[in-house]
Amino acid sequence: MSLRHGLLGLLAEGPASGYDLARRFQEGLNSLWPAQHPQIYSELSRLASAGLIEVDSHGPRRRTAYRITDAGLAEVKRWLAEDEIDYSFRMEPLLRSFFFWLMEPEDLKRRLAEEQQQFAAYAQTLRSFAGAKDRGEWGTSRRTRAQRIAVEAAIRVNEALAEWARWAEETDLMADENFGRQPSGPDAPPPEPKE
Amino acid sequence: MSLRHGLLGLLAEGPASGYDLARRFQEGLNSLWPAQHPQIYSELSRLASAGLIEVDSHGPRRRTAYRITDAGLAEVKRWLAEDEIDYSFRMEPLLRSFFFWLMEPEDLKRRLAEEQQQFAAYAQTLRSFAGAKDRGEWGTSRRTRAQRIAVEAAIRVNEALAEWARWAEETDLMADENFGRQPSGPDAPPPEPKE
DNA sequence: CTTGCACATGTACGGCTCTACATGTCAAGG
DNA sequence: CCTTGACATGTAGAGCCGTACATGTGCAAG
Repeated sequence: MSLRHGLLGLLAEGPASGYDLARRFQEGLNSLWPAQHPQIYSELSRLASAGLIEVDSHGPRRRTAYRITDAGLAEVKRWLAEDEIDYSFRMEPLLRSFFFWLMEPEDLKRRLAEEQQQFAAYAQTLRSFAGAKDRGEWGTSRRTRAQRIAVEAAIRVNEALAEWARWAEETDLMADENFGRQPSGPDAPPPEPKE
Repeated sequence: MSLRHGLLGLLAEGPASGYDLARRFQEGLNSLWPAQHPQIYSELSRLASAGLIEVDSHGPRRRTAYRITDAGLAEVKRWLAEDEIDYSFRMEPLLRSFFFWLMEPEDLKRRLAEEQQQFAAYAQTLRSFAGAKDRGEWGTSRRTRAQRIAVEAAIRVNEALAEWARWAEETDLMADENFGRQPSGPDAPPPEPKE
């Protein structure tokens, strides 16, 4: 449901082709909502059938630009005002971390160092991107400033996770003198698993 | 691909039924990787056909517990050691924020306050959950400690976003004296959209 | 004893998303 | 002139995910 509204939101800025939109998703928006081009093209067709967008112009190389309709603009605003928000998220590295106890301490340490580096590097990339906005290189419209705020969210999430990976690596929670030998003592059973 | 390994990881702790696993995903793991029961049951069938898990026992009410096989354990460890990690994530509230410029300032302010509250509340919930682990109520095995680290990641992400929402609300980036009137001045065109 | 609730497992279907494949166009450089 | 590469758009198919629907069981309270 979100890609649909993401496309509408981008088209609210002005007409664009599927190729343009795919590029925008690839660049700044990729950190907020990854999307590949096949999905974008098919979604555009659906939006056009629904009357939320319409063909704006044709260009060279079969280029087809779309324009948002009044209905489309109303729809994206409705979406933004909606009360029901899905706060859930999925991140594979976090799921993995739930099972870190299955890894050898050395491998784990290496892995955490690597993840820390990855998160920090990505945050850095986004931050320099945001820096360009802060220097006003893209203007200071309300739109630009809103997008700067969105990028800030992605930056902060990545920074938080870089910090987390460092913390996880440095805390001695994982250094288990008994690793590989029998359990060090009586351990409470897992909370759920009965049977 | 990840649910598969998540289930294997949980079964590495010991035998469990689909119902048990659905419960665990619902509870602590829900913040890391949401999953509904239909998906879990069908994935279990697939894992069993693949020989990564096998039926451990039958109980009342058609209860069927599974046990991880050696092949399954090897597979989950392979997954954990894998180099290719997908660092992407999707979060609807963040995508929305990219389009905040389409909202009325007042609605936006209200929205940000609400989001700040939601993120903070969820972080709080997870933190009290983690507190139980910290007090050793569930033992201090390597497994428990690893899971504590995983929960910490979710906590930090939510705290970071609560902070972000507060920052976004307080910064006057959104307070636009010109909202509703014509643009305040020449604005650079969007970076991408040619045409 | 019966009623309700938590337990326990599934099917069906539709929508979302990704990878791989396929096709053709225009511009620039050699 | 020919080749390369960026432009531009799609189809096919498979897998993942969520909602809704469906079914039956054991236990405990009244």
